Amino acid sequence: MFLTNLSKLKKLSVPFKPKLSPLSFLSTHPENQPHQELALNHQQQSICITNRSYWTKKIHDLCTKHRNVDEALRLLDHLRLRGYLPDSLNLSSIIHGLCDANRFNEAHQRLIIFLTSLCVPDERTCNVLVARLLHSKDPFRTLNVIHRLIEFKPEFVPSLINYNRLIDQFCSVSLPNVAHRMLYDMINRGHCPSIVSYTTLVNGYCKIGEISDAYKLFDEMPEWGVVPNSLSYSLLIRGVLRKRDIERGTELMHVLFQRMRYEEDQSVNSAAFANLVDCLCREGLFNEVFMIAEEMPQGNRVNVDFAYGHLIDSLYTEGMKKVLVKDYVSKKNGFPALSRPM
DNA sequence: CTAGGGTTAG
Repeated sequence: MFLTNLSKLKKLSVPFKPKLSPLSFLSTHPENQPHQELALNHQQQSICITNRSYWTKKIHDLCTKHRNVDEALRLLDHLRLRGYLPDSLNLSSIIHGLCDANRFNEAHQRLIIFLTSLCVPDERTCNVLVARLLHSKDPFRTLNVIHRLIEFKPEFVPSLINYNRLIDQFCSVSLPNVAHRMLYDMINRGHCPSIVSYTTLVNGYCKIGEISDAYKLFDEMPEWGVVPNSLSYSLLIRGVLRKRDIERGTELMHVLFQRMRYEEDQSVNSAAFANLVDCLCREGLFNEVFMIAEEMPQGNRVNVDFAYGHLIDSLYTEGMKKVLVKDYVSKKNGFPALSRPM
């Protein structure tokens, strides 16, 4: 024990030695300076704080090239004490740096701090920053930032895609009601919801079993000139089948295959087809799957290789699950495990 | 050549 601890100590003490050496303080070569001392660099002390482009680049380089946001923040604090007012470029560098380092809580917090010191970026930058904050998958926090942005910049309108991503994130934490409010928010701020907005919400309600709310959305879509696409139907079917409403599910399958016929976006058809096959397999409705495999009701609206590939894939995956469950149940009941051929 | 910068449903 002692020996190992001692040897650990010895090993640990080695890298610290050079730093403790008084000689290191004599070094004036910038490359020999540890990062922590950059803010106090003598050469930089003499650079005027009005040289904004110099400091902006410095802060940006610290956040990107050196991946050292903390040093950038320290430098910014230092400059602020000398009367420098951070601008939206500095703000942008810092927020991007924090997001790159996966420090999303700080990124949200820091953006609000910048706002309260009246550093408010332009519309485009606001949307770029919101887009980055959305990677945190913390919709409440990001929504709070959006509210603060609007507070300081009343004309700010989050982009349609940012709204849609926010809707998706509220749905994925099982809060489609909150997501639905986002839809009305975006309408109030002048957006026309897109098919992505509505399909996301349909899926959100289906995931928590609120099928009737999902249905209501199909009535609401035309008010905004939105036409449900094959993926919208496919996701609704998933919700309906999960409720074991086979009759309504098969009914909707016909609607889906009709809709596929005039779907312009082939990738939407592929996604809709894949989702349908997946949930049919998961629900054990193999007859329907075999019907699809034989009759191919999607015709040439889905790439044939993709369709067969996905059918085989889903059947195989579900089949393996069944085998595993069977194996588990038989073991549990005391049956000997399957003997393997030598 | 005035800095930099994100993109959704499955």
